[in-house]
Amino acid sequence: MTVLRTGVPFGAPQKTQDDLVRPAWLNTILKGDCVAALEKLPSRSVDLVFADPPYNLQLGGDLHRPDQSRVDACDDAWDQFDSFEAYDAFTRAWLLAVRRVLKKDGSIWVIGSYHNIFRVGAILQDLGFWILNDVVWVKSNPMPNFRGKRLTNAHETMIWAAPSKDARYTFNYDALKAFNDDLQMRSDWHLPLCTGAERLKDGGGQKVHPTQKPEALLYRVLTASSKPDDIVLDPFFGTGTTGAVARKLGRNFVGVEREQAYIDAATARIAAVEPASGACLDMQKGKRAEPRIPFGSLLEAGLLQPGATLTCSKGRHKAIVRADGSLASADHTGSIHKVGALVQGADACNGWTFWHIEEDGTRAPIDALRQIIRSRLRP
Amino acid sequence: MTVLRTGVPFGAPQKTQDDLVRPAWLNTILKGDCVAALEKLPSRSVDLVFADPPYNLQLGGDLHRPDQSRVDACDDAWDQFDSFEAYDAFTRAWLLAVRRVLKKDGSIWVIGSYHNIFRVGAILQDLGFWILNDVVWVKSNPMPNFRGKRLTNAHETMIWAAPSKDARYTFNYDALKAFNDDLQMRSDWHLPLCTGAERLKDGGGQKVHPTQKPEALLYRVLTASSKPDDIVLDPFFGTGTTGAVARKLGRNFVGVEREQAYIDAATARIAAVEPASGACLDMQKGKRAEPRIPFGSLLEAGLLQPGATLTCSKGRHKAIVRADGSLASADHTGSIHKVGALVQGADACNGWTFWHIEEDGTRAPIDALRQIIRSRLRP
DNA sequence: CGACGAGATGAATCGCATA
DNA sequence: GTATGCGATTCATCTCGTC
Repeated sequence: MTVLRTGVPFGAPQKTQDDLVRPAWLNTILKGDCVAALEKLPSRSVDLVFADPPYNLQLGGDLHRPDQSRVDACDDAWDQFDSFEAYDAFTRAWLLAVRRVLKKDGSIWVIGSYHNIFRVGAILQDLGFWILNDVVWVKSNPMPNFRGKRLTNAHETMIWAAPSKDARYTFNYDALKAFNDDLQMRSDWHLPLCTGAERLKDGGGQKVHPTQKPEALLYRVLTASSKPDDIVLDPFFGTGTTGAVARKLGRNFVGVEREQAYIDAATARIAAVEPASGACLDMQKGKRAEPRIPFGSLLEAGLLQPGATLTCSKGRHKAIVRADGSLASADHTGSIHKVGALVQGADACNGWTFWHIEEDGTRAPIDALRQIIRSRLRP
Repeated sequence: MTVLRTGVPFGAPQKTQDDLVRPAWLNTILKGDCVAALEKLPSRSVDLVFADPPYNLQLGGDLHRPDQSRVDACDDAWDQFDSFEAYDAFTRAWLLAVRRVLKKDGSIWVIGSYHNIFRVGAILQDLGFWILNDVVWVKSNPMPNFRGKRLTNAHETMIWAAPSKDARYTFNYDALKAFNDDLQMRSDWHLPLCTGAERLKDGGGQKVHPTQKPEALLYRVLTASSKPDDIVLDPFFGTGTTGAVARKLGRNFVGVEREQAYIDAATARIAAVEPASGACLDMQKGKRAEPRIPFGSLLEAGLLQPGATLTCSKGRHKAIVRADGSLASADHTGSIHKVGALVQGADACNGWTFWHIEEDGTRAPIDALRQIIRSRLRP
């Protein structure tokens, strides 16, 4: 079943003492049907799933029922309904297999077109997955509609979902914002198709796989929702775009694929990837990652004196710092956050940015004093 | 039931001898639940359907912006359902009612978000509708994600479907191509939200309807898939965007709406529409702006490698490119703009022109790499 | 009258660590 | 498990008031 059985053929991203307990399937491609192959993995063992399932509903090519019987291609509406049912059963089966091996705080991406994505999305919801976003890959160079009977089909849809509503999924908000020139990353991603040198060709110059996804797409998916050293599962591995990008970005992968020709192409492709390593894999962190500083530390450090007056940025609201690290305004006492909220009549308040101290005639937020403490904590 | 009972209150687009047999419901708003109201219409009597059903948002508590103002969410009773099963039953019922009144060569558009659109799409397929395209409305000015927990939800999805696989639906290929500067119209439509003067407000300046759609969206829908004098049904009429655009474009409409306040607003709105005449059906075009390129795209595209060194034009300042699209200098991390500003001690910086990469012994600004991406993203 | 800045707002499934 | 309290978080666009 395991194609690359021994050792860690593509190399673990960060070699540590964990290597001794790294499972044999890590950074390998499992050959076979994905439901059967995934039984080899322990439950809750992967951090992220990217799935590009078959969706040739109308073409009847690869579509099998769960019992492996072929679904006949069909033209009339009744048979079409029958084939939708088979597709739904197939989808339910692989999603259940995937959910078993997905960690409870992991997440899953599924890509599809209007042929299949509505069924996939509804089944995800029926199985209790919690949709986080749908993301549209807007193609800059789609195939035109030759017959002029419809709009040019210029996008595909990805669904990003957590295994449950209360999952604490990975989302690298600050990294994506830096990636996107300091603007929040949106749900529309404009990327070209996979063409040119990136597109795998066989000896005769024919493309190896009909729907090879661009590495840029996976680059963004993995940057958004995984961390270095995470394990990324792709149950429809194809020619291994997920594995190649995972290796490049210092993530581990595990793939499942039925066709030996794709496995061979993917294996060679991934072996050729130059992995990034070291500090350039560090991700941009936001304030949430900074250590917590109690407000009282400013008093302990002598950066504020008991009895000092704090004001809001406009000087409208005032409060006195008390020796125990609480604030007292005319009408309220409590933490910097609580008093800040109360004097404004608001539900909540970030006292660090609300309260200011006057120095040299200018007002500075007390957050600046917190930064001084934090810089002293750094080595 | 019929709000505007007598005559043809908003005027038939093209007066002909057919007037004598025009049904009473033409260009009126039927009050009531859409399944019940549609029983008043004969089967196979409308050419096009545009439906904006409840999305079944499942909102938690209140959401506040960073400035503590409360988001005015869509929490109306008509958007609440007990379960996915209840929503599915509702969807199946109105789609069946709509299909009865839709001509066999007509077509239907349904708009939704990830909360409901997958269920709608799957049910459309289950009922034998034939999906022609899914179209994404990419919003130029969506509401941001205030908590930084997901991607900005910047689009909605429309499904365009025929009542059967062999329907000979209307598609005005040439009109759309001309509209789109002689390029085939694509499945991604970039349009702003309905705001400003177009947004209907009540006496107190409050929005009349929480989810009023922009007329530009309906312009494209009706132009793409209907002909002058066609009858356009909107079973969730709201404040009548479909009716207003239908009248403007010389189409007939029929709406169904439960709430009297919406009916009143729509009636006044449509009466004020100046119907277009003859060939001057000039339509609003989407602005074709130069696409904004995230810095991270250079990494995705392989034009920069993680770990690469950037310098300023004189080589004085240096920074390392990290895999997530952020920069790291000796003392700072962040976006190209932020780190550029910090290393100079400046307030702001255009990272695209500040940072350079050395190739073949000469320094070139990374803006040159952006130009390469731009050229790939142009059609 | 125009420039400028403050304020408002849009279909939103929008915490987390510590006790 | 649950309760408590810190404190993080926004983009494009339009309106309106002031200078």
